[in-house]
Amino acid sequence: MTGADTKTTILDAAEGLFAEHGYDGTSLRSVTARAKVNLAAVNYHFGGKERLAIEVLVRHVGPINAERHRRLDALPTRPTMAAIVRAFVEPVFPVRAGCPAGPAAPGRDFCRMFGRMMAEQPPFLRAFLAGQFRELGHRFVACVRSTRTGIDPATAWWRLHFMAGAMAHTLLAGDGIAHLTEGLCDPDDAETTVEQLVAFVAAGLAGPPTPSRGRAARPARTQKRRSRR
Amino acid sequence: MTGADTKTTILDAAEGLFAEHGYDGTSLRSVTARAKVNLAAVNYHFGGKERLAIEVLVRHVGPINAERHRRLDALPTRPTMAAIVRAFVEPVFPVRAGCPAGPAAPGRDFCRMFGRMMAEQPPFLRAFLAGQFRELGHRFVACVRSTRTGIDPATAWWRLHFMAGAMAHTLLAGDGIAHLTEGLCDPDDAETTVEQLVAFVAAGLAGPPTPSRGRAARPARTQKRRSRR
DNA sequence: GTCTATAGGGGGATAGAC
DNA sequence: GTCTATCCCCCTATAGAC
Repeated sequence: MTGADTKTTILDAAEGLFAEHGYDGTSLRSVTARAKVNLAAVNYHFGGKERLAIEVLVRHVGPINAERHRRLDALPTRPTMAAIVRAFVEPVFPVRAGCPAGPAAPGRDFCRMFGRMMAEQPPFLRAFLAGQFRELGHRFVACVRSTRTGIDPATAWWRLHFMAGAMAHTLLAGDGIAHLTEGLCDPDDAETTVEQLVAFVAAGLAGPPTPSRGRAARPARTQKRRSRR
Repeated sequence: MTGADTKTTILDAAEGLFAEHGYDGTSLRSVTARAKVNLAAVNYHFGGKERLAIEVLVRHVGPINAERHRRLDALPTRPTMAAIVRAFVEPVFPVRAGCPAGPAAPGRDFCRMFGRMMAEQPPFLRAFLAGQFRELGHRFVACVRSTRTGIDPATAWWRLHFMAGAMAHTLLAGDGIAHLTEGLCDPDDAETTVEQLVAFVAAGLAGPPTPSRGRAARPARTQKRRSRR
């Protein structure tokens, strides 16, 4: 099975390069060079650059989301916000103890690549991402609403969105904070990073329902102009 | 001054294309085509693709950060978290009332472009971004710490980082939430978006200091391995 | 299955006429 | 200041020998 091994080699090489340079910034030539295989091998094994990117993602996203579902299943009927957030966050980071039994720990490369892909959202990935996260999103919203009566669905969705943003940014722009703080914050310390992220997001989720939620439902204020659209 | 007008035309065209396709995904040919100017004009006026991208950014980032500083100056000595967050968030979104006097309201294109650039962080931009945000970051951390005694600097920096992530993701992946929620959440409604973001971030910032902050300062636990590096 | 060679299309940058 | 024409690069994808 030399062929199967070639596939894995290519996937590993692509993962690192996509992480570093993004989708558009990565050439198949650089991938095959790093993998030490021939240029034509990518098209033979995957059928093109887009399919290669998708396969790099599914290799990790599948197990990660499976683990998330497993943790959501294991939640008590009235979970804490922190527990819910952990179910989403911990399977993604290369965490130390606590989830060692899970499927092959995603490497740092995948984390950065995933962050970039979330940001770039190449058109051919949108369908894939939507498919992977629609069900998970609904479960998340249901869990959040089960902990606190005052949160309407729209607010819960917004907060899921913000959580995803904080997470994606942490996965990909970690170097930035290390540089800005001159080492005070170390994104390579996965444990502390996760604790910080969980504390922040859990507090944000548990905040009071957004005042001006919905449309023309501001408490008391003279009619301002209803902007746009 | 026909020359100055050409420059602006190019900047506008580039802004839209960078927003839509990112830096790597945008060709100078597409820029000059949209701007209806000659291909050579970009190199004549800006000196290359990188310089063009930087100028597109500075055009908006400068005024936005100036406005942020102005709002931070106007903060009371013990401000609320929400007020601090507003000082950072509102100048970025195309907001309706409340900051109409500010410099030319940044359009949606710039918002998306900025989100992408924050995510991609092309190497030539890192120095620029660091320069633009170092001072602002320190002021932000100082403000946050002034509201609450228990927050150490590292935690404050982490939370600033998460805020930036939530904001960047909101700026660029707005379509995603509209699609996922089938219209329940509308990223084109800038007012509601800002209110949701401010409420979430303010609550996250005001959360209890992160338990496992710092390094080997976990309450009680056997020495675990000190990961990597 | 694996490789070489090449097709066929853009890409950024520049020289030099106007 | 503006344009045309061009240099020379790198890209993805594929055909066809081994």
